[in-house]
Amino acid sequence: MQPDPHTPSCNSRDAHAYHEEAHAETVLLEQQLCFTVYAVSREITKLYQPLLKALNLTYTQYITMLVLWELRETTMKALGERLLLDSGTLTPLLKKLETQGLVTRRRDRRDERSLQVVVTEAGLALQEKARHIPECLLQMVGGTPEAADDLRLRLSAALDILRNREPIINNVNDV
Amino acid sequence: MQPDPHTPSCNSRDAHAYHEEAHAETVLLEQQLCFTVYAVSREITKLYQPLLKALNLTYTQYITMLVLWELRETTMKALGERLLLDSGTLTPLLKKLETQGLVTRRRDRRDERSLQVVVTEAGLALQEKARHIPECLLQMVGGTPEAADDLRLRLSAALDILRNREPIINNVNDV
DNA sequence: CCCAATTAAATTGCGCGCAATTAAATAATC
DNA sequence: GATTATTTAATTGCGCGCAATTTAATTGGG
Repeated sequence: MQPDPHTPSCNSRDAHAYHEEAHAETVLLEQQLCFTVYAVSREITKLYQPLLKALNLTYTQYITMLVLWELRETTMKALGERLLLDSGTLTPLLKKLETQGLVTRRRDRRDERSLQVVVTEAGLALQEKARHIPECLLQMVGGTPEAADDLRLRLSAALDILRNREPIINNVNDV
Repeated sequence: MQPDPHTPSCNSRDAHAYHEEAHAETVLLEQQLCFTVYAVSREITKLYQPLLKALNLTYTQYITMLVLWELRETTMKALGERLLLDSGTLTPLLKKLETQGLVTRRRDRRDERSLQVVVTEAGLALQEKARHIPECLLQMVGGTPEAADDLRLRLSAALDILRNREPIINNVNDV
């Protein structure tokens, strides 16, 4: 009993329960968790912008530097796993950071596939200027570290669920 | 002791309190609320993708259609206020939806500056196919509507703070 | 009525994100 | 040791997001 393969089913026995009342009902944007997360993420990035502009960094470049300030030296693969970004995003980004003199890029001699990324002296110097950004952000929104941490822990749990989703539901199509 | 004028200060009397312990300390990516929100947002979008692919919509096109399914007819300005997006994003997006036959675009005769956006029959028909997406998402992550709502309300409060940044401080926790 | 100010969309340019593909190096298998 | 499979980056292409600018229409004040 395979449904139209072009229309993925969510394969839920409970989906039935929703069907009746869902008919002709409107899904409100503001009641969607996804939209709220999406909107919050963009608003936070806008909040960062004036602070990061002083460092001549974008937000993505900034979080990349956060990892580099911590590790001093790493690989693109490790960076990607940490930032949840792939080479399609990181390759041009790291090249940009290299032209700005903040990092160096070179192949690992042990394994020529691997790209080593090392923060430069100028890159380390930038850490000093970035030091107060987290507390500045907190202050800009008027929140407490505790409230931010509480929200972050909840989102962090959600992120784990999103990322470690069981392969059982892996294929959306196979009912 | 005036700091570098090129480095915006967060202008806080309390910032002092952080200064001592922040010295030479590493800011961990995973402890940053901003990064968690950013990562969750992207993971959710990836979760949507297989479902939206069946409708031939991107996530941004989908939330635009959500508003249009609700209002049937609106303006770009109103859409932008609802979605928190500007014409730079919406103009090409709506043109795309128009070429797909889901909406029509025309100037308001009362005010030629305004662009009216109306959902077509084909656009309305698509709502049927999209009806189960929210419940599918919930099921994919194995969460309850209550847990999702709880998280959404907290983020929603955060979003209000981010957008209306008033000196009036609302605590994220007393929603 | 005229002119400046405001408003709404469109345009331009840049930097992501990410799917999909390619290329090269290494590992695994026989 | 040759062949195949896997791993790692780089590349390509597309669709956002958004700052900044431009264009056109409307409004408001004199």
